[in-house]
Amino acid sequence: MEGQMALAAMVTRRELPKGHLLLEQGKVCQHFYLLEQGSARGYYNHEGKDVSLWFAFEGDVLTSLYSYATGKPSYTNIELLEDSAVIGFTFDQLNALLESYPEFNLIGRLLTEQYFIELEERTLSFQFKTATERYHELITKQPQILQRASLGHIASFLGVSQETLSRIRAKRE
Amino acid sequence: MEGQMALAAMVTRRELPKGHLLLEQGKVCQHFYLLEQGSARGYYNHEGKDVSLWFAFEGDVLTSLYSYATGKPSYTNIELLEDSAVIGFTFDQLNALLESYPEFNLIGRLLTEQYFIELEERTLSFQFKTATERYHELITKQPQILQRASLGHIASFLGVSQETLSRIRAKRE
DNA sequence: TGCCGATTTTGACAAAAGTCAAAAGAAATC
DNA sequence: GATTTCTTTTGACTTTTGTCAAAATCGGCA
Repeated sequence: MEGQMALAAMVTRRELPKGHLLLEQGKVCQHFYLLEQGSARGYYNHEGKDVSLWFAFEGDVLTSLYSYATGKPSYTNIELLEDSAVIGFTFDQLNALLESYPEFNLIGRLLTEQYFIELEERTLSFQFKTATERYHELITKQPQILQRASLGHIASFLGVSQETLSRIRAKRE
Repeated sequence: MEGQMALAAMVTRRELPKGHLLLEQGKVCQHFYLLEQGSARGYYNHEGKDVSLWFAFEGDVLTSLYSYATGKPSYTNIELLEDSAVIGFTFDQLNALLESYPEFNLIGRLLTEQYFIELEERTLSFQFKTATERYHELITKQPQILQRASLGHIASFLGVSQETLSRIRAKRE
C-alpha cells in the first residue's frame, strides 16, 4: 500500500505534439515514460541516416534501457509519431523506489527479460531471413506499425533501403 | 551469510567433452551454468542450417534466458566447443533462492540488462553495417571468437555465407 | 479547387552477397 | 606416414539489394 502511494506521488502526465523528442541522442536519459495515447519510435542517427530501432504504441514503455543501466549518454532518439499523452517519472525517483521497496526489482527483472526476448527474435530474423520474409513477418506480428509509421521509417527498421521495401510491397501484398 | 551457504550447497561442478550438448532445441532449459574452463556456443537450427547465436568463454553464463523467463522449450542448442568445466544449478534451485532472498532479483535484473545491451549492439550492427564492417568489428571487440571458433560458425554468427566470409578475410586482414 | 511539400514508386545501373561445384589445406585416425 | 575426413579457399555465375535520379502520388492548406 505504501509502495503504491509512493509511486502515485511521483508520476506526472503530459500531452505532447507530434514530432516532440522525449530523448535526444547524446543526452543521458533521465525518465521512464508510459505511452498512454499515441505512438512513438526510437531511432539512431548513423552517418546522417536515420535508422528506426523500434516503434511503440498505447501501453508501451518509452526509455533508453541502455542509458538507464549504464548512466551513459543515449545513442537513441525517442520521437512522437503522433500527438500523444505520456505518464513519466525520473530515474532518480525510480531508484529511490527500488531502494525502499526492493521487491520492485522483480518487476524490473521481468520487464527487462521481456525486452530481451523481443530483441532476440528481431536479431534472429536479421540473421537468417531475407528482407521480404522480414516484411511479411512484420505484417503478421505488428500490423500497427504498417498503418502508423511511414515507409522510410519502416524500411530502416527492417534494415533495407526505402526503394527495396517499396518493390517488395509492389510484388504481392 | 546464509544466502552464501544456500548457494554453495546447490552448486555442482562437471567436466564435459567437446561437442557435448548442455541444452537441446525443443527441450525446456532447466539449468544455469557458469563456464569455468573451455568455450561454448549457442546455435539455432534453421531449415537444416546451423546458425550460431553467441559464443561464450571462461566466466560467461550459459543458459536460455528465453526458456527460463517463459518456461517454454528453448529454440537454441548449447554446445561445448572444447573440453570444458561448468558449474551448474537448476532453475528450481534458483527460483527458491530468489524467493528466500529477494535481493538476488537485483543481480538478475542487472545481468539481464547487460545481456540486453550486448544484444542491442549486435542488432544495430546487422541493421546498418555491411558484412565486412561486422567482421572487422568482431576482430576488434571479440578476438577470442576468431581464434577459437571455426569459420563456418563465425560466418553464420555474422549472418553471411561461409564463402563470403572467406573472401572478406582474403582481401585484407 | 489548386498548389506545395513530402512521400512513394519506378527505371537503369552498380555493388554486395548467395549458390553450386571443385580444389586446396588441415587435422584426425589408423 | 598414408589415408580419410573436415575445413577453408577459389572460380563462375545468379540473385538480391543499394544508389542515384526522375516521375508519380498523396495530403494538407491557402
